[in-house]
Amino acid sequence: MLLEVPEPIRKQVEKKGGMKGIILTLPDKSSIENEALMHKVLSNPLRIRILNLVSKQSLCVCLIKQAIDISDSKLSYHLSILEEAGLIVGTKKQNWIIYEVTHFGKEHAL
Amino acid sequence: MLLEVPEPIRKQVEKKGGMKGIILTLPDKSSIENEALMHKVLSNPLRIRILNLVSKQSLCVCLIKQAIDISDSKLSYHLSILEEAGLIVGTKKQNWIIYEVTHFGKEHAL
DNA sequence: TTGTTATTTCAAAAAAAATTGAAACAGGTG
DNA sequence: CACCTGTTTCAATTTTTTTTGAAATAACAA
Repeated sequence: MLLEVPEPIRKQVEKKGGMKGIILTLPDKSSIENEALMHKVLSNPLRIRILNLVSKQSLCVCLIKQAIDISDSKLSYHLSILEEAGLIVGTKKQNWIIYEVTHFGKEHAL
Repeated sequence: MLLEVPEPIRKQVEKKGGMKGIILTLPDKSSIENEALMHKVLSNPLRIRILNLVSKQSLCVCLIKQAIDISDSKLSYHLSILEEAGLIVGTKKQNWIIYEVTHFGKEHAL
């Protein structure tokens, strides 16, 4: 039996070109995957906090650590995820690495 | 020794009221957690696809399933996460449950 | 050289999220 | 009643993410 569906829905769907027509209007796989990826990066409270902090003020890891109060390796892990996503970037200055928000990151912070 | 930091950073931080001053301007814990939670919900491609689909057209589970092509229980699992987040809502009509996007969900879809 | 600071990397363990398949349930129909 | 259909729930498993602590690295200072 060919998939029964509620009548009003059937009609609405028909008007939009059937399920195929509707499906055609959806974003394609890779743009959905990119969107999901960005949400994944921002799905952790620590990372949001770090991104917010760094977008208020570029900081060395040691000052970020002081503000966020987590272990070095944990901080480094989250910084690397933010950096890989292109939201922040770290550059070596003398003894320190200064992380700052990128243009792209600014759109997402706050 | 009291935490050495790069001199230019130290000065910029000083101008903003020190680390304490900067930290005070950050969103509070619970609003950050809420934000993270919403990103977590949208961090899965299947869920984004379902949300997009349902916001084009309210649909019964059986038609969503046809469009997305995953198992019943998997679909149900993701629907429940979207619903719990307030992005979609399912209401029983006769034999079927019709899911539709909420006002809140519309802001996030696409 | 030895030591020290700032930061990352790595492997192991722990925690969280997603998938699976079977079972349950509710509302109809024969 | 026995049987579908549409959908959810549950427990077990798998996969992914996060946390931990130790070790590595790089640069510089004694």
